[in-house]
Amino acid sequence: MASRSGPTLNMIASALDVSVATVSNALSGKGRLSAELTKRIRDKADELGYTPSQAARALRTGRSRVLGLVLPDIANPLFPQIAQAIEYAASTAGYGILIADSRGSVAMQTDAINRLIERDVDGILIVPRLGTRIVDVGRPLAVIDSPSTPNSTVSADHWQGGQLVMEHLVSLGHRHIVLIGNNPSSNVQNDRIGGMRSRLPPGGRAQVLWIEQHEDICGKGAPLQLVERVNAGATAFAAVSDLHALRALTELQNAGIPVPARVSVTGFDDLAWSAMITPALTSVRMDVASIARLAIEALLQAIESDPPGTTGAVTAETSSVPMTLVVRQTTAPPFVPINNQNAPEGEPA
Amino acid sequence: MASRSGPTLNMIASALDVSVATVSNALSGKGRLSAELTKRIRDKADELGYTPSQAARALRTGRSRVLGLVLPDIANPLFPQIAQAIEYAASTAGYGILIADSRGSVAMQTDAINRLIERDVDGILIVPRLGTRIVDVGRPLAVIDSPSTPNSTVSADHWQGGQLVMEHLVSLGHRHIVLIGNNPSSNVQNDRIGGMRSRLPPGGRAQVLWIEQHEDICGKGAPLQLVERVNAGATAFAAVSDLHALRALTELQNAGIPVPARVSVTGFDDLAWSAMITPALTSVRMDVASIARLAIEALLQAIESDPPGTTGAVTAETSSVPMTLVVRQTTAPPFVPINNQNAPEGEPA
DNA sequence: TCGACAAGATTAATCGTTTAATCACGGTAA
DNA sequence: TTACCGTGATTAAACGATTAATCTTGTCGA
Repeated sequence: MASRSGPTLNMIASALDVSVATVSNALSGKGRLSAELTKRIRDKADELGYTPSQAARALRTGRSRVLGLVLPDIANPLFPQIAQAIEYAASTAGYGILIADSRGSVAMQTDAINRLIERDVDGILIVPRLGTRIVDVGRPLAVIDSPSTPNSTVSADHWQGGQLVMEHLVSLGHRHIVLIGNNPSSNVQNDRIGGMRSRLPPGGRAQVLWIEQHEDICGKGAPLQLVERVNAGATAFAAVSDLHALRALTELQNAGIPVPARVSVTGFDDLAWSAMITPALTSVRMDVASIARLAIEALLQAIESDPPGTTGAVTAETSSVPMTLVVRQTTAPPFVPINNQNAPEGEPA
Repeated sequence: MASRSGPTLNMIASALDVSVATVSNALSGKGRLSAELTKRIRDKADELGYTPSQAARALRTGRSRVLGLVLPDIANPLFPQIAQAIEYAASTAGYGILIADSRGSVAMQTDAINRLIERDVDGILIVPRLGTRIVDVGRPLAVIDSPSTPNSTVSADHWQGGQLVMEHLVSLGHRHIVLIGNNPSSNVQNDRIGGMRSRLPPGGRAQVLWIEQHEDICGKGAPLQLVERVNAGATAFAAVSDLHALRALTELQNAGIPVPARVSVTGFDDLAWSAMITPALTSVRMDVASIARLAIEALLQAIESDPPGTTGAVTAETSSVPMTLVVRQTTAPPFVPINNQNAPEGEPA
């Protein structure tokens, strides 16, 4: 029933004895109005603390000024950063962010999108789940994943980030490096690993350890057997995420292998705790704020360009944002034993 | 201009040659309708893929069926879990969740709330920032913090969680424990520490290490000097968050102190990576799903009980949800040297 | 046979904004 | 004097759903 949030255009109009249309025009700056009356109306609106009814506006204009944000799954520790950056960029542009969680399942991702559509969002931002093909949602859509994802709108330049890591390790003198990934079907992870590989100098060795494969064999949460890698000559572990870097770091520390004195470790994403651990983790940070801004800009452009039937993924001009290396304490030159030849490959008798 | 999201009541009505009111009644189950016609209308609606316009409904009924979620700041690693649980509980009840980030500042928390109100949310869920006094927002409000926060609606029973930790450590044989907190003005942290202390047996020792105070003196990110605590006889470190537990764990490991062989470490919140590190972290988990459900229930009750002017914080019957201890690998009986008296207090010459 | 009543459907008002179309009016040119 | 024009404001029609009030029929009892 009664649920007036506050003053309406009508109230302002009758208080000033003008018509609602006039008030509407005065506040929106459209139509032809005398400066004097415009000012009187604006003052009155401020005085009464007028805020337009989004519902009425949405009904009339057909735009809700709300965007939907679909996140892959909550396990993603980047969620907070992304959500925050997007909310900020959106609210600056006068848009709200409605969240929808896909609970990690691809089927639910579709449900999540439908829920958003039923709520009349003007557009959707999505960080897709591994290997998902995005369906046409009948609304402008911005995809944040990796540059090699088809239809990606904007993302960090994961490949270049990988190069940064490898260049850093190589310049320290590392030549035998283990790359730690989780799932080879992730575009992001593949880009990062590809970037790292691309900067491996001739004669360098880089093997990939895919955690999910390892766990399929050895069981969930099983040790990664990094010590054996160290014994085989690896001097650095470069993970595609701080999460995995942390797993590696603690496993090494627990085995009594000093980091970075004996081996180096690097991560990706510069998560909240990365600087807090001992030793502080060397990582690669993505410019979430820029990414969010670009994604929102591209989306809003698609939305605000007249034909409201616009559908499908949109594209930003700058579609990939450089990452930056954050060097901290887990990286150092490789350990060199007194005897230069430290069991590099074959077992010394 | 033109922006029909899809079929409207009107279209269904004219397709079936009945009035819109009839269609509305048929779909909502109100009014007096023949079963036959109701079915025909429902079928037609399904056939056309009708979804009601939220904007129109909101305008007419005065309820947007959207709730606002205000989170303290993004650094909170619990954000994902909370957001997910809340979104799930809300969407089950037919509500959407609009997020607002306060970027860690108290002033912005107010801004965030205002943005939500301007978007006509029906109610607000808030996880308040340290020591914030919640202003009256003119809308039903559910506060999720700690039971000792005034006006709290529902939360985990942090005190009881603390008791769980201490009981566990004590049963293992620990008597000299360092409690690690961040900021003494946090209700949550105080509850957890209070709970731990309350289960300390006679003769036991528990000192609190407040990280923020420590950093004010020694600088941000400075080592916590835990080794000295160990030398002074401490056999366990109980942190109020997995974040701090991780910090302690890596610092100890880095110093060559084996966990749990030499000292035990516990955390709180059971964050995503807690089970993945080596050794896996013993922690206390809160039942986020129940908390979210209770908070939403309380909020919806306030919203749906007729007087839409209802304002201020609401209260759930069950206002505190028990936590559960997750014992993993960082806790074990205290280290006992051959000589039973291991430099407990005084220095042996 | 008439009135009352219930069931089943319709009418019309309303929510608050936007916006195209219209109107009133004073000034200017013919 | 009259036609015309521009300025500044108003009118009124949407947008789509909800809902109280009303209308139409058919049935049943008196």
